[in-house]
Amino acid sequence: MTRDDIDGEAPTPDQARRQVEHYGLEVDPQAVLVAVRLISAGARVGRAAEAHFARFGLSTGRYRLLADLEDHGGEKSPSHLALDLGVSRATVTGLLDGLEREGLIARRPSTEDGRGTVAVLTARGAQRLRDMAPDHFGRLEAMVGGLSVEERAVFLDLLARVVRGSAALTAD
Amino acid sequence: MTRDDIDGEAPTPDQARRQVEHYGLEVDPQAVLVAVRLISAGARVGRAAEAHFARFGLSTGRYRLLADLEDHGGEKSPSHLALDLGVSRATVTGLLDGLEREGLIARRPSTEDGRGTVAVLTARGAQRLRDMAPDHFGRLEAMVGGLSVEERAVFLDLLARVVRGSAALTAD
DNA sequence: AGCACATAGTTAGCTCCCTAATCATTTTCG
DNA sequence: CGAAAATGATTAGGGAGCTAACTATGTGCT
Repeated sequence: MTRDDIDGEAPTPDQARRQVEHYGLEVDPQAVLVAVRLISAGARVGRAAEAHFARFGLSTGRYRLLADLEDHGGEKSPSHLALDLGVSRATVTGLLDGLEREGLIARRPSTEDGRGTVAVLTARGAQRLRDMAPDHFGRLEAMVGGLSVEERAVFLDLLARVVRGSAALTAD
Repeated sequence: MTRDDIDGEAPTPDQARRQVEHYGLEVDPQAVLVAVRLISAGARVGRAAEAHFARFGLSTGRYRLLADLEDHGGEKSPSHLALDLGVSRATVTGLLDGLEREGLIARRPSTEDGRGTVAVLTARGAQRLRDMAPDHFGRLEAMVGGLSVEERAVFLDLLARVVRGSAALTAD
C-alpha cells in the first residue's frame, strides 16, 4: 500500500473489493475496478487534453470542431457538426461563437435551407491548425508511445467494446 | 464508410490518416487514432457516468467523494480527499458544499489542526450509498461484461500505461 | 390552401471542475 | 521570540457541455 502510486492509479483493487464486499453483492470486483478506472482515467486524460489545447488558445471541443471542419472540406452545418462530434447543437453554437470571435471560422447562411447556417473554416483557422500540427501530433504519438503496434490494436478494440458497454450506465 | 457506426466510434482511422498526411508529418496514424479515441471515449463515458449518478441525486465527483469517505472509515480532511480523488481542493470544497446541503456529509473542525476541517459521512450519506449499491455496481459490471477476465486485465494494464503517457500532453 | 408537425439554430440557466487570489492558522528558522 | 514561509480551506470567476424553451423556416397531410 505504498504511497508512490502517485495517484492517477486510483482507485486500488483493494478499494474495489472492499466496496463490493461491504454491501454483500455478487459482483466481480475486477469488473468494477475496470469501470471505475476508466471513468477516472477518462476525466484525467480529458483534463490533460484541455491543458494541451489551451497552449494554442483552443479547447478540446473547439479543436475537434476545427479539425472536423477541415477534414470535411472546410464547410459544414452546425447540426451536422453536432452529430459528428457527438455533442449537442447548443454546444456547437457555443463552440462556433468562440471560434468566430477569434476569426478561425465564419458563419454564412445556407443557400439551400432558409433555416440553415454553414460554418466555414477561415484562412486563419486553417493556419492555426497548421501551426499546431507538429507539436500536437507529436504529443499524441508520445502519449501512446509506450504501447507496441499490437497493443495499440488490442487497446482500440477493448476501448470500443467498453464504450459500447457504457450504455449500461444510461439504459432505462 | 457506412453511416451505422452510430458515432461513438469517431474519429475513423481514415480521418486520422488524412490529418497526419495533410501536414506531411512522420507520425503513426494509428497512434494518433488511439490517442484521439481515448480522449473522445473519456468524454463520452464521463457523460454517461454523470447521467448515471444523477439518478441518485449525485454527480460523479460527489459519489466518488462519498465512496472514498466510507472506504476510509467515514472521516477525512478536504485536503486528503483532494489528493485521493485527484481533484483540486477548491473542487472538494464545492463537492462538500453540495453534499452538506443534502445532509450526506457534515463538516466539523479538526481537533488537531486549527486550520483544518474534517468531512464526516452522515447516516443519511451511508444510507444513500447503500440504497444505490445494487443498481450502481450492477451497471458497472454490465459495462465491462463484454470483456473476458483476461481481457479486463489487459485493458487495465494498457489503460494505466496510456494514462501515464498522457503526461506527454502537459509536459513542458 | 391551411394547419400540424418537424427541423435549424440560438438563448437561458444549470452543474462540473479548474486556476488564482484571499484569509487564517501552523511551522520553521534566524 | 518574532518574521517568513507553508498549509488548510474558501471565494471569485471562467469555460465546457447539458437540457429545455423559443424563433424561424420547411415539410407533409387533409
